Amino acid sequence: MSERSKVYQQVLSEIQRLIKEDGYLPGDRLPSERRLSVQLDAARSSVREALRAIELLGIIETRQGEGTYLRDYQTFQAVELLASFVLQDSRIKEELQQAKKILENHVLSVDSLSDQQIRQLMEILADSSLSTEEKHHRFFLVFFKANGNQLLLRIWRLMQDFSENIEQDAYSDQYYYDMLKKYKKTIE
Amino acid sequence: MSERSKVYQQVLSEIQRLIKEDGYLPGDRLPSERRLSVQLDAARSSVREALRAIELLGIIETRQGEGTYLRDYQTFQAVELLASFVLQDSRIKEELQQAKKILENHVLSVDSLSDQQIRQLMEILADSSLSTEEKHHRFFLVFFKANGNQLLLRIWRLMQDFSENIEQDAYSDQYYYDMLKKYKKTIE
DNA sequence: ATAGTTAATTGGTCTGACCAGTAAAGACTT
DNA sequence: AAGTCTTTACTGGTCAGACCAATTAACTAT
Repeated sequence: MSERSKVYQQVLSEIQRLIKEDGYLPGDRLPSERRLSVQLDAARSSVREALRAIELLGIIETRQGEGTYLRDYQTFQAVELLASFVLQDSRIKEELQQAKKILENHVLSVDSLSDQQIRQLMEILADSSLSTEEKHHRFFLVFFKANGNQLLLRIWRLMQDFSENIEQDAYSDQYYYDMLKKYKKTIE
Repeated sequence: MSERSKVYQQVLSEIQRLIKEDGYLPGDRLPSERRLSVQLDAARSSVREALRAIELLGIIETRQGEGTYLRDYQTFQAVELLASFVLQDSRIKEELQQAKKILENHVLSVDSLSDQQIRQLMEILADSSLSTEEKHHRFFLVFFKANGNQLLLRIWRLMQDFSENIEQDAYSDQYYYDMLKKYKKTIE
């Protein structure tokens, strides 16, 4: 009846509490595994199970010989991890393509681009050494950076990675130029 | 120099590969820890570190005495934990909200809804027993289902789970009704 | 055939050991 | 006194084995 949680889960909560209450910040070093083991009255193996779990989530980072450090979460490692599971079994590749296009269409609707960005775009389109995939990627990368949402960019990149393993998805050259028309006046 | 990855990470890949290639489906039982240990030539503790990590992710489920089961990952247990760390950053919070809205806005633009779907939506909005979060969730769930893209739904759900750990999310009642106006003619 | 008992299997946890890097302390040289 | 080298201590990484707890499978007696 008692929903006794596992030790590693308790350790997880403890670590979470510890980080909050003791005010650990990204970059700080956490107590060593052995110390935590004593401190939390759990075997080192249990402590490790908890640590490995949140390491996988990208919350901490461990360096052998040095210690365990609280990480800067901006890297969105967890997103990548979740994606590896979520995107993987997306049997219907069209769904992935569609989802990707939603994001692309969104960033295309930025209000304005800087002169430099437009120049970048023109260069990309003119570069004949690039494959269509590369072209597509670089083209939209400019827009995603203009948009500024790091999370969005991360998700899009992952979608890009996963869809590359399938087939191409580029549009015709004309498509990209059409996209640019809208901003063209800015440079002429 | 060699970026030797840790054993538990190798085990992680192996398990992932195993799941893919051997065609495990949600509900299936994975090989036991001891068996995996032999099969992957790693200590049981290392296998456990990997299993515990993906258990936290909600990929698998373990029942003592029974075994380890692949589960249908609707419920990412890690979300709450992750959110408590990652969402301390206000920029990430905003990015998440924005990304979620992009998806929501997209599914709102379906061509038409069935009578039944419209009825569902009306009922949801009228149900005063629902919290604003619940209302928001159910409301859009109808649209996502109407859209049909499973991947999109899954991504949105994840984002939704995350943002439930924040406050502010719901719109005013009027917002939802306005959304419905567009389809109103269908039912009258 | 059924119920009850036993054995085998599975996850949960702990202990202790050893390796492999890193950092700190100490000893030595200049 | 400053710098260099060596040793020590500490930290994570990994392994082997043991025992407990819960479930399932096998077996046995009714």
